[in-house]
Amino acid sequence: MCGRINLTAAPHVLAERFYLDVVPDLLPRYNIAPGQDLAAVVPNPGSAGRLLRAFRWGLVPPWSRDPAAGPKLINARSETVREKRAFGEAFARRRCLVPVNGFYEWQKRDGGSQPFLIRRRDRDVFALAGIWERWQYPGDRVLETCSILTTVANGVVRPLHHRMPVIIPQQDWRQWFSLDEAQQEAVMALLKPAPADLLLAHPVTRRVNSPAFDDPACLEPVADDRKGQLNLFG
DNA sequence: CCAGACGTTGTT
DNA sequence: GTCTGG
DNA sequence: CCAGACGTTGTT
DNA sequence: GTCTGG
Repeated sequence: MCGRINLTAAPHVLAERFYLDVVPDLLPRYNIAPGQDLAAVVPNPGSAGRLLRAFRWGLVPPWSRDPAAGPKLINARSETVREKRAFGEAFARRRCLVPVNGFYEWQKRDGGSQPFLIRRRDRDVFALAGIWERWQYPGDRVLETCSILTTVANGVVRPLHHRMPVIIPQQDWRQWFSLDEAQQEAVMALLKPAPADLLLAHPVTRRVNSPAFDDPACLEPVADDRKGQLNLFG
């Protein structure tokens, strides 16, 4: 699955890579947890470019009575997202890309969960497939939330976990944003595991387990007490 | 028809 | 809001 | 996802 | 054990 991400790319890099109409004002984040705001790229209806927006991670369907209640919909299975009532409308009309420099997966071990950072071999920023929703408070205020799509793990993630986030390569971003009914088959075809040779995984400090810990040490490889049982270093 | 759910993950 | 179950 | 709380009353 | 908060 995908329950923790980071985004460290400089604002001007994000603006250039994602064709943003405005250079965002963003601080690097090393440990973004569900319930917090993440940055998401959406088409800008007013131009050919795109916008970066803040969505709370954990989708709240528009018919939910209380956005604080209920399970946290932080992921949506790509295999079924189209047919689920909580996700169908968002998938049909409100897709986004979640820019990340990496995501974390946990391996269950005796004595606790060991976190691993998974990122591109070249450490460049990349994009996860997301959907978002809008929940109207009794007054004027609106809560905007999102969920990250998952698929089966590829060879890099499989030793850690059997699910991973869907990654949309840059050449497919336009297709991902296409809401045209005739394009839906092509959109569904994007929901597959990334090629294993795109990514590398390494263990990181268990301090990452706490969402309160959000600094560059989150990214640093640490010695693995079970190194040799895993072949994650390519 | 109305009532009630609406989700993923991991584990059993 | 929309679908499923009764 | 993991970490941390998990409760009421009355008083300051 | 289960829920909430981050």
